[in-house]
Amino acid sequence: MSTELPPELPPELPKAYDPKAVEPQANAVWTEEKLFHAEPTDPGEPYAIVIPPPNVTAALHLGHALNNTLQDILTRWRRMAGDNAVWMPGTDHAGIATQTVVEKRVLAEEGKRRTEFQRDEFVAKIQTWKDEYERRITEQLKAMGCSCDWDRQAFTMDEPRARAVREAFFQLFKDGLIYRGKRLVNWDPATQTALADDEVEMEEIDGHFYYLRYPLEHAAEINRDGSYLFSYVTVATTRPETMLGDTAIAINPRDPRAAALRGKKVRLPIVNRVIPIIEDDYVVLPDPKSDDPKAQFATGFLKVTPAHDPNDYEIGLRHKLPLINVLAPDGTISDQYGWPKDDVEAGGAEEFLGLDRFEARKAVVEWFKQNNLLENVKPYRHSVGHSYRSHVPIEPYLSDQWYCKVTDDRLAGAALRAIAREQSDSATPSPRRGEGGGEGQGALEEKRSFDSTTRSPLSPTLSPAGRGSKDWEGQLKFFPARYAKTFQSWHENIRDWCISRQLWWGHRIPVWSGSPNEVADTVEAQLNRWASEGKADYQKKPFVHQGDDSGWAARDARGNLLEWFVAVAPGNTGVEQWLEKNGFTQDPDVLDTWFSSGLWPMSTLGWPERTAALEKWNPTHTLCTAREIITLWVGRMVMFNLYFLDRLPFTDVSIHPMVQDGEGRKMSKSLGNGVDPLDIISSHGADAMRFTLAHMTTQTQDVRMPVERDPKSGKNTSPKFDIGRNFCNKVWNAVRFGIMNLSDEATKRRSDEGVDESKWSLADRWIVSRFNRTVAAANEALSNYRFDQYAKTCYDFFWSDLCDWYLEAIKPAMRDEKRAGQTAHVLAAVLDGSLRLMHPMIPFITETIFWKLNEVRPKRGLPGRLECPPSKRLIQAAWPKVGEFAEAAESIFPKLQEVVGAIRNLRNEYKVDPKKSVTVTIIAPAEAARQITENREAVELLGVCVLKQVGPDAKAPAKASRATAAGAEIYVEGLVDEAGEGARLAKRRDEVVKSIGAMEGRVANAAYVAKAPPHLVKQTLDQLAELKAELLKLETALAKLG
RNA sequence: GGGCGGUUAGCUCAGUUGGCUAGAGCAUCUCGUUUACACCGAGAGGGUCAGGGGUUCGAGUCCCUUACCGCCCACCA
Repeated sequence: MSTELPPELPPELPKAYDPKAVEPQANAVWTEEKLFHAEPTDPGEPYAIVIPPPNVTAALHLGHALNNTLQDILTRWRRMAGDNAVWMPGTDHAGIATQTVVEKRVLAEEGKRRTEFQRDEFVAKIQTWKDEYERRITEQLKAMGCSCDWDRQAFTMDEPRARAVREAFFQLFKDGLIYRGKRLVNWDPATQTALADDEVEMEEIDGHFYYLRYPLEHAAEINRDGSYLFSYVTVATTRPETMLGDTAIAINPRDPRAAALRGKKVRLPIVNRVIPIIEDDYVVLPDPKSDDPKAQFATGFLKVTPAHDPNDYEIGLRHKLPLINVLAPDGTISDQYGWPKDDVEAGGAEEFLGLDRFEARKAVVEWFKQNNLLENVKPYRHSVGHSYRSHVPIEPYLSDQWYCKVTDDRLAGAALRAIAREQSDSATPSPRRGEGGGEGQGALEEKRSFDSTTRSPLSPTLSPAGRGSKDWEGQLKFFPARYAKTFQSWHENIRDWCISRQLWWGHRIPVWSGSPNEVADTVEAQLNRWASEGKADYQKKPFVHQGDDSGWAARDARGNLLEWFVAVAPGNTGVEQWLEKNGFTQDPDVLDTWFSSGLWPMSTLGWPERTAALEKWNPTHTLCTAREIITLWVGRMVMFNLYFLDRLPFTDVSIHPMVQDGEGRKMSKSLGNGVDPLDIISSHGADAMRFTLAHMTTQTQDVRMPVERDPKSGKNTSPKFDIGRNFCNKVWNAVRFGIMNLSDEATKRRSDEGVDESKWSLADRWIVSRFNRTVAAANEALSNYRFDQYAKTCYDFFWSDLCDWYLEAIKPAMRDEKRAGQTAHVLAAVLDGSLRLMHPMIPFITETIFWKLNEVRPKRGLPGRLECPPSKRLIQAAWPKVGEFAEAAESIFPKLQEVVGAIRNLRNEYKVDPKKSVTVTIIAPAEAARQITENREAVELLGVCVLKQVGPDAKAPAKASRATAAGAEIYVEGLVDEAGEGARLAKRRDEVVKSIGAMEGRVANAAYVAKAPPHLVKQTLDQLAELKAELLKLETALAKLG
């Protein structure tokens, strides 16, 4: 295991950070030493994340980069914190999507359609595509530094996952939760597959309302006196071509014409079918003045086409209407799928056969026109479901499909019970097992913040959700909490899930069907034997529609009620062979992609085997994903995991924003606004990309990333990544500075002594305390999945506190051998701690310079304040603990910063050469004066000045410009522009007067004094006094200027 | 139609239970290449917190309402 480092960094670090020189090296070490790998037997509390498996349709985009950055941050954080952390990687076969891209490519490159190949042959082509993209995706994740346990990489269609799918299907089948249904499905005629409701996208299109006249079989009276006779009814439709399948006309029973038409029939044009007029509340009454566009357009008569419209289907169920399907699966008019031949021929509808649905629409309208039955055509804009894959309009199509009865209480009901109660507006992060108490990292600050809010404290004793019994109830939490509602309402309104897809790429449905005849008894006896052995299970009434319409639905033209469906448990190839020998054939369809991904938190850990990994890491801890698949994916994982294992798949769901371009559009290939993570890694570095992505991961639902084309490379990029690159460069150079000062050579110049806090400067105490605050804030941010706050708190600490102030302040001390020893202790520890703190976010640069720090100064750490337990690799190093704070230093140092700020401000206003020192006099109360004097070196250095006089009795010099800061008067001598000084003082005076006015108003308000918290009132009064004092001095100064 | 986000500086975004003069990065302007860093340093300017109303001593923050942008669900007569 003691592999040595690949090429070391040069002794002298280059001035600019070059990610290309660092990233491959760190990655090589992590891989070589297997530092991403975890075993269930490893020490630490279990912490697992399963990757949302990217589709193998294409390489990863920026959204993936964001998603995986966050997961890696969590994984590395928990790993450093001592958890037994594992991140399970893998990819998804993405049935429809992948098959579609390969079909398109094959058509483009070979000019062949899928149907021109054998199934095996075509699946092999898809497999090749999958291999290519799985490889590329894996490379991308590795380039990003994702610390996935690559030994556990999975694919939704590989052997272990296939076994899980077979097992899950079989169990559900056996438990009566899978059934064959004849239903109207969302049919995509282009790809010829059924789509889930979620896969249908609504698009607004400009269509027409066609008003068609259907002659009555016998003219009807409308008035009692018989003065007016109906000879026809007019229906309004957007889909005239489906009239060939009409089986009724519906009218609202409240319609005044209903009575006259009761029991009447119409003769359907073209086909001459005689169909009844029925009454149904669903029909909208016509009303030209209504706000409802439907009422405006309606005629009061609705053509009912149960086989081609979901609502008509429902009406058909209510009125037991026949179903006549007039379309073929490719969307052409056909008499082969349920339209009786004699019916076609009766009216001479043959001429429409073979027409595409859109051609048929024109032809039907033309026919009505020719026969004077077209009453009107009006333009109508409405939304139409389109396939999310092929983008053609969806056809509601009657077909045989497999369904999973997710409406069962054991599935959707259980998922609903899993949602945390208080998810209405806030959530408490799940405790990590074993965390908490005084030992836990960040305990101090976390307790504080939790105590001061309405949140319940992290409870170290609460058992992990979902181990046995029903302790998973109410344990599923969403971040941000509002997404719990999305999850909830979906499950409340859930419909049974159509799990079969007419595809070749996917898990073939493990059901064999056949129609045993003379040997039925023998077959049944055999099947019953297998059923009792748990090897197979069967259903005998497959065509029976679920529900009270069974009698009606069973009246299928083919009436093949004896078909048997046999589900075979995994690993029983003998049974499968026997079935095939006896005339059974396997279902040609495959399972919906989400069926296998729904098992992901189980299947990646070895289920259905009760592996050690499964028992250790399932439930996993956090699922990190985008909101678009809360229902499609998260919901199904929850249902499956609860059903099969009686525990949650995860306790926390962290939903991150979607990345859009600068105009708020989705990034997509067709728009050309996508950004390739590898391009950013190449131009800015992986750490820079990760930092930027984490930094922009706020709680909103979308984040915008202005996209530009880099003129040099011609690739898309975004200026937003500069922030990450600049920050990495800053980190690099700060450590470079540190290393220069901590090297052997530097060490020789100073006394070798142990850490002695009593010798620390104010800046030392301040920066250590600030570091500890930062650790606490980072813990808080990460615990709440506030990646933006984590990034920002690190950024502010490192850049502002550490670089801008501390590193500048200690420069004199580092040159003074008496003091350099203590300062070096502090500097080394703070740098070390910072690297630990930021490693999850920017792993490459921190890991690499950590090695350098180890080389230059192996022993680091400030006992009790900032511990740095040694580690060869940063990825394995201990996460910082929150040490003690130094309240005094934290209150004094900012005052010095204010004083320095005031001096700098004056210097800048008078355009003093930055190198030139100025002379400063400060009039301040005794205590403040003492603090300034004690730290005069820092003030002088940072303000580039010499402090001439500091004290309550210091004399304001003549010809000096003046400012106030932290209650002190500051005079910079030699800045003589009197007119400018007068203007400046006047400006300040105006500000002060304005503030005084505001505060006096507040104080004069009796209600304010009575009702506002006392400390605020006191604060206002103090400030008022201060401002008044300042005003007095300002006026004196102005008077002097004349 | 139902639900949910968003609207804060030129741009991208923070702003935690209402409480100091509303912040950051980028961009702009001024000064500066001081031995960690010009992927830098010091400083400046820039906001009626979308509009209107309400609650409150006090509203960017809470409530109502309007407008616009976006997402999800439902709906193809």
